[in-house]
Amino acid sequence: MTSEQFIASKAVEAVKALYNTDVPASQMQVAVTRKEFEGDYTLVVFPLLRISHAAPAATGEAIGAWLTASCPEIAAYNAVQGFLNLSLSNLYWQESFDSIASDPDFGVLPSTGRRVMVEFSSPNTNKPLHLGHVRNNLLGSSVSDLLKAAGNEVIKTTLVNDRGVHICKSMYAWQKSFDGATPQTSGKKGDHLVGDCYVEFNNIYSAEVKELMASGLDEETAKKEAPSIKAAHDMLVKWEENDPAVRALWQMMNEWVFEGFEQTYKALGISFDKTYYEHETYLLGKELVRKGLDEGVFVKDPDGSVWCDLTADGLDRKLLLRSDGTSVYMTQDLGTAERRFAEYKLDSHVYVVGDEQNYHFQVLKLVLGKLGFAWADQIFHLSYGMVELPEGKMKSREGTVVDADDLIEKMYAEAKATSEESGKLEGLSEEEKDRLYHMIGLGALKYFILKVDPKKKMLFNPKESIDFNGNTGPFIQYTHARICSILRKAAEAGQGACTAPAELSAKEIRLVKILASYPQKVAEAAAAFSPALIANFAYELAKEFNQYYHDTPILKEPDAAVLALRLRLIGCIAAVLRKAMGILGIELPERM
RNA sequence: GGUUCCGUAGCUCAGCUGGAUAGAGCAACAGCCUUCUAAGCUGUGGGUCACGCGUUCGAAUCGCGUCGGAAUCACCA
Repeated sequence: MTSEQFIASKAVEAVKALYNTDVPASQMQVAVTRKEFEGDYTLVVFPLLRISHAAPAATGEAIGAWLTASCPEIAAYNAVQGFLNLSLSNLYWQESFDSIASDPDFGVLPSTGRRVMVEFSSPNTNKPLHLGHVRNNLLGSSVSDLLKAAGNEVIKTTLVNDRGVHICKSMYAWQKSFDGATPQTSGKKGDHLVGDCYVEFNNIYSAEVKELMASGLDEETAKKEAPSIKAAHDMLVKWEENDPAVRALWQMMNEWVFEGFEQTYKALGISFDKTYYEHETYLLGKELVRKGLDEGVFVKDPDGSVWCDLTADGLDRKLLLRSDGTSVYMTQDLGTAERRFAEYKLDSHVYVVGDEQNYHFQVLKLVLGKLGFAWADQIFHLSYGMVELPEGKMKSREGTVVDADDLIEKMYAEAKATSEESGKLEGLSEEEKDRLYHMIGLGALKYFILKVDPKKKMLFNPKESIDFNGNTGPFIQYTHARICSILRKAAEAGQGACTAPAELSAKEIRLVKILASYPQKVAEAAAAFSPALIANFAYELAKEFNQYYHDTPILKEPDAAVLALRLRLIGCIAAVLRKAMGILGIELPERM
């Protein structure tokens, strides 16, 4: 039970005793008291006036008096207008702190018994990952950990788009102008090499289109008749016919990309429990469409195409099978959803996909519902906003794409420079330093991206590097390193063994209050699929600690019992910071 | 045009299941390192919460409308 819930339950008792009326605890409004008022929590009494039939202040006064008289945990009260400010007893906070400190699983919520699949990343194999993918990956990975902390069993998955015209384009360009280059011979990461092929294809293609237009063709025809695009389409047909040469080339180039992606994932600390490949799943869903036709929820047009009419739901008609019987994106998604729910006995499925596909997922849910799947409303589209540059969207054609590998490298270099400047790392081996720079650089990047509400679009300015001061990952990492430093020194000096009781100060109670709110924060963040709430929590805790640190000496405290209490408290803060930041995929160093 | 989302300090963002005088960081300015790590702490300035109307004891938060921005509405994925 949280402190808010505790107060609410006591308020219910007070109202029952004073006014002989039952009010559900859920209707009690309890909030953390604003810092300019005395008290820990505030009960808003306005909603109770119709029960008390008295003025706001008088009602607050009456409830406050009852609570302090009847509950030993509630030590004092003051009523300001309709706000009843309550102070919990020192003993209450002491016990609260003890239970946090003694629970190694603090912040891990009891099991919900639910199994959730989270799909994220899902890249195309024709270009390297960029900043937009980084947001997707970090969100997906973090939400997975968040749902785990909230008591769910989580299966992380990704669907690699390894087939289609786009890959054929890269294949064609490679054959034509890359002279047999491989990642080994070119010294390029595989995904970058294939990305170069894709760019090269577009160069070839647009040159051809230009030429054809110069010879008198209109643009539309030129775009269709360009030899390179015809060759790419040809390759796709051959791929579908299982042509050995095309398949071999396709496999080789995909392998290059996978190896490249693997490196980037590793650098980001991303992993999956199950990887799907589109070449294995793109035919799924046709059976479902047939079933829908039989049941009359879909319709077939005279030309043979199959549609789902969603006009009654305020949407359009949606194509499910082309007139030639081939499937579209939606068909595949219907099929993979059905298969996953069946194979893994899922209770729900989260898709981490950009908000440009809101419509797609709206349709997916509706269609699955029409097909009669009870789990259709257990599908959640975690829709996140695009990452934009000051000039607007990233455009590969204009070369404004922020490459993931470059960015990671840059953050590492930045962390290294800052660390070397501060010169606090004496005694660490080169290997340890290297690990630390990576930890800090990545911490800055991950926090920068995860602290903003997923559904909002976010701005990234490549000219201003990601900050290491203020509300940042390194700030929290630094706070942790500070605490560790104190704990190290205490251990060396043999301090902190005293087990005599000691009282928490007002500032320490503030810290305990924040610590105690953590499980509730995890629950809220999981319900909202928002790691940003966890980031805000960690920042608030770190900031509060730093203030405490500045005006409260710990190792110099003469009273051994108080000193021991303080060490326990800061150890607890460090542990909770590790848990919270762990959900964001950010490691905290012991030194920096 | 339909649908959905967004608009809070110069900039980047919190706060949004209605509660007290709207908060942080960055940037600017002024302080604090012989004392547990200054990637820190303290202070100053900075706001018509896009605008209007409504709902009510109370609105940045809810509803309607207007303005501005984004996404989407393919026999693409």
